[in-house]
Amino acid sequence: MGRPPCCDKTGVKKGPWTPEEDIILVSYIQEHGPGNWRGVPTNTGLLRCSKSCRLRWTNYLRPGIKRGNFTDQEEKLIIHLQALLGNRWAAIASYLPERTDNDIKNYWNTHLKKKLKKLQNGDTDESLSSGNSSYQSISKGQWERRLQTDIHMAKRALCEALSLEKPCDSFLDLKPFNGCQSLTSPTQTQTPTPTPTSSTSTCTYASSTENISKLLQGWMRNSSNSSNNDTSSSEGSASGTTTTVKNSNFNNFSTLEPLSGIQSSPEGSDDSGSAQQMPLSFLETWLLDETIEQGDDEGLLDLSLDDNTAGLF
DNA sequence: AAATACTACAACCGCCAGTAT
DNA sequence: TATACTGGCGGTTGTAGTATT
Repeated sequence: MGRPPCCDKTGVKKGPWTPEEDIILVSYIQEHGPGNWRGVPTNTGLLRCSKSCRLRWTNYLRPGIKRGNFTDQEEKLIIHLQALLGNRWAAIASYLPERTDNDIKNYWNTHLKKKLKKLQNGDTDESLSSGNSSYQSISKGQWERRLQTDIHMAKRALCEALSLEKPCDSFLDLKPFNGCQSLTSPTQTQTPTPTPTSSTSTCTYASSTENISKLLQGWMRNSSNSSNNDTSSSEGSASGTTTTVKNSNFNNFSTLEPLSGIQSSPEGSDDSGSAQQMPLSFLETWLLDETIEQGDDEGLLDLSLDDNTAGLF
């Protein structure tokens, strides 16, 4: 009773996705919500492996993804986070909800790595290089920081799990830069209020072809109009009261809310999250404050994370 | 204009952790 | 408790597009 492969290798199509396949996949997810990827190929007739379907959705078709044109702010954030977390792209991507881990990874490998190398060889632009060069080698301090980060993330996950109605998302919920809410992981923040704003105009709906882009944008609009219906259908299938998180997130695709910039918003200090908002602000400040970058990175990093983990609980 | 080199990024592969049975 | 299975992650590759010679 060996483990069967996730997909039948012989009957599986590989390579770039066609617009038609995208349409089929999106249509299916529109109806059933993301998740249960195993059933996607069989239910849709797509000759793709379930993994491929999931990847296509999360990295490409999922609404709220911003593609290309990384801003300086994003760039610096990635550099700092990479120095802090290492090549844990999913964790880094959680700080940039509009970006996929794959996107960040590619950007790092194609742009930032070279940029930093260049800077290190020539005249060093401290604002960029200091964030990385200090951490190329795994030091004891870095391991400690990574461990602290792991502990913190575990705590956060536990916190979310224990308080579904009031997810403690404040720490990691660094707001996207351009007011485009997106989904990151099923465990992340949900926006309960349906606000079908001009999401299709403010969010770049990822697609390789204009056709599929237009089609999907049309779906976004339709979806937002009929979000209640869709909600009832998809949540209904999730048996009413106990809505699956994935479906909830899916329903939020049409409720993309404009968010504030990355600078922490004052309203984040509401009573429920004030205790946790403080370290967030601290981290944000550190991540984005170029003056700090000029200083002693090691010490500051330790300080920031110590404050983070200490202040969170 | 053609050939070659380079770049960017979508997609695949293999491994691992978590969950269900 | 052990095993099977799924989904997620990070590393790597393939290829289309672009720049250079």
